[in-house]
Amino acid sequence: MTLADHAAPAPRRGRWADAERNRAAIIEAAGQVFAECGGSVDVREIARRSGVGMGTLYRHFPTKDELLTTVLEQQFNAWLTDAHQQAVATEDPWQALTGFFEQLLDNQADNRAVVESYATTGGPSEYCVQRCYSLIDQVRTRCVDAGVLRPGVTTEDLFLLSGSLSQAVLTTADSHPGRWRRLLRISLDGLSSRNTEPLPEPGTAGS
Amino acid sequence: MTLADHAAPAPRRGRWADAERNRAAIIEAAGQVFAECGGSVDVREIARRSGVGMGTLYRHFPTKDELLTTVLEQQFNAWLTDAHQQAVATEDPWQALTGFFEQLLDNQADNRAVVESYATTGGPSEYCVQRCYSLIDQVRTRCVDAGVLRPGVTTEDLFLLSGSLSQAVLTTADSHPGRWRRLLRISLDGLSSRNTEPLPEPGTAGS
Amino acid sequence: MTLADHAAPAPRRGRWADAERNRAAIIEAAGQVFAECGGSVDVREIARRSGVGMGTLYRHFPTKDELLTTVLEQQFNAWLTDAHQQAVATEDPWQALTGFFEQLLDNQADNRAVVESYATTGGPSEYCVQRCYSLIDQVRTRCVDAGVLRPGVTTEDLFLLSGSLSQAVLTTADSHPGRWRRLLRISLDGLSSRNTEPLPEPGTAGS
Amino acid sequence: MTLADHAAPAPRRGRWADAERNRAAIIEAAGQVFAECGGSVDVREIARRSGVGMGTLYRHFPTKDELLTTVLEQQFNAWLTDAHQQAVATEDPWQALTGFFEQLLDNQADNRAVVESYATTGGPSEYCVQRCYSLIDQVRTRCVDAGVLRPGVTTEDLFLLSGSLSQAVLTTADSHPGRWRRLLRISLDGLSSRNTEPLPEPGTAGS
DNA sequence: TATGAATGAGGTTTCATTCAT
DNA sequence: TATGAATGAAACCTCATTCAT
Repeated sequence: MTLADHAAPAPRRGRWADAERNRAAIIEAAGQVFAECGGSVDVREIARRSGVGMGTLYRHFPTKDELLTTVLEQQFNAWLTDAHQQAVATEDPWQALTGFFEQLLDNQADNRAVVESYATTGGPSEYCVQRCYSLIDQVRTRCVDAGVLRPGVTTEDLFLLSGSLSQAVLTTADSHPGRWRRLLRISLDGLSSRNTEPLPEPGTAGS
Repeated sequence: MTLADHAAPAPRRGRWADAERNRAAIIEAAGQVFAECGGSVDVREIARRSGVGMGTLYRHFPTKDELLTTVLEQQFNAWLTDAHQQAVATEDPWQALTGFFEQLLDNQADNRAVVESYATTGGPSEYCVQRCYSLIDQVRTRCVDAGVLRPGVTTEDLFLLSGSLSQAVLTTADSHPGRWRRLLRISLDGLSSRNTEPLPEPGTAGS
Repeated sequence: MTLADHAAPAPRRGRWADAERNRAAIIEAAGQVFAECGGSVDVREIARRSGVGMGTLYRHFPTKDELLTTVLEQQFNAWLTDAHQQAVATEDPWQALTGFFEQLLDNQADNRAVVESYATTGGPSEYCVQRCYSLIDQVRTRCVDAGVLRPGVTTEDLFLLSGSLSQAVLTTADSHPGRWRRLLRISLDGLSSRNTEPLPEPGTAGS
Repeated sequence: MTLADHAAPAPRRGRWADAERNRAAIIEAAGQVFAECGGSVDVREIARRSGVGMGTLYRHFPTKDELLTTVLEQQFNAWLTDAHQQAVATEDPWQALTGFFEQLLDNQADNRAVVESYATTGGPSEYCVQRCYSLIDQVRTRCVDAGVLRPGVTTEDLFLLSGSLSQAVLTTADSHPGRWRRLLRISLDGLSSRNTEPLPEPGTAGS
């Protein structure tokens, strides 16, 4: 480790550091911009805000779409981690479920691109969706085991609910922030084991 | 359900009949295209599908945005009318509420542009939103009078719920059509008067 | 004359009258519009102002350019007639020359299209140019005969002068109307027989 | 005379040199094209002739109009500089005045857009007009001091004359190049101090 | 014959992506 | 490696002209 110092490793480490810093800056800026303007913004706006040139941006992300995907994945993952930690730290299973949703949705407030992506792909990416399923399933299982969750409620239901409420969060972000909590409460009440009537079969289109 | 309902009140003299037919064709085609591809499609695709030239299209709608707005308004209005009729025709208030949502959401299935517009403008247009509020309020009042609606539930809550569920409808349109009905059922159960605990104050951000 | 009343001559005369009235209305409106907006206005504006449909307009003038030409010719001819009458009515040859120019230019004030046409074609039309030449020549001849015109001044010179001053008239129409009269005076003074030095040969580019 | 004079002050690092070269090329090409075809040419033609893509063109000039303005300003400035140098280099004040006009007009030959711009805006731009006034005033003052200029002639008169003669230059550019010199001679003779009669008051419309 | 809606080529402008420096 | 100018296909929109009624 003390050898091989004279070649180029120091500048190389410097370059690497720069590269990492740039990549982070791009993701940061892109996160903001996509959130504010949706997925159809001009890439230049992202380059401008991240303080890098177009070339640098395209070195890290060969396509606008790839950038969008990455950013969404990153953000979504972070939110997921937050929400999961919140849930793990909560003893009461129902409180854990509530907290999970609240944490997740609170973070998504005013992020247009996320809802867009929900609409088009069912979520940021397959990996993300899987992880989300997995984490939701943990919380759900705790609730099931505690007998507080309405029978028949699936992980898919809860996942879908989170996407659905994201829309509400976004819609009200500007005019009535926080109003979505009422919807969350309503939905959770509908999810409690107090409701015993079976849900419509998934895959059935009829009434 | 047919779109372009109030199109041709009186196919008058000259080529006016064509004009009305074209306008209807444009709205029809634009509805499809916007639904399939979102609001960022090429206007030419719409012109092509409606079988008119660019000039005709722009004669009727001086701007792409105006076209989008009009189409959304038309569609939303039609859906609203459908849903309202459904509600009016149903005797049981709770069934009316359920039917209203089902009808509304059923129509919105696989229309990307609507959700986009929800996210950006809070709905197709001010007029539409007002009408929607008004119709929802009628159904809500019936439920309140019958004592079947959870106390404190506002028209805004129900409107927000419809937008929120639209997202779910759209998300699952391709892979799991109809699954959103489970969410609807859950939400409605949370809205029933069986739930008596107060909802979070609107305008309050805390838990 | 009292016979042949029942056939179709009356409506036919009516159609003819309509046609003539329309043609006149179009020319009238086109005159205004071209004057105000230049030769690149939308033809619809002309149709709108003349109160006829596009079809009628194109029945009378198969081409926008033909309409422009006709209008310009008509106007220019009227101005020319005015100016000529003014000249004829004036006894003193030099006064006639002065008056001719003043009358001609006064009429051209704020008519953009005319100057444009000067720039592109050297005048409204060949016929008009010829007539203009002819009328100018009459005035010129009177001045020559009276010995008040600088020797060597040609009809072409005077024609060119009128076009040149048109530009000045137009330029100053809004901000300094009438200022062009100073230029006219200067030019006319340079045209008086007091100046005896020969003018540069036409067709020679050198100094 | 070369256009695009103050283009490349310091061909700096990177592709900036290209940028400057392109900017110059665009202005050069646009100058030609506007001159030949007037202000209504297709921008693509300019892009083609300057050898750059549309994007490059619009990077430098966000609007066609901005390009037109810039080009006109550049050209007019260059012509003005030429004419001024010509005047400064001439000892005899009257010769200086004569030379100034000749130089200015000679350059404007066959540039349609310039005359168009005269007609619509009273000149290329406010700055240009001011500079033109200033330079003309210098020449005028010399003539006044030498007592060779007709009393009462203002800078505005001379400016207006230059615009007026531009029209003549353009009109005759194709068919009778150089014939405008006769008009210039006539006007200048009318401007000489040999003519002592007062000019019509500016702002007065009467005879 | 008069009408004005329809046409579609062509104009201006934007933006994802590439590439010389 | 970072830069940002260059690219050009494609987007939006206009308008001279045609044509069914």
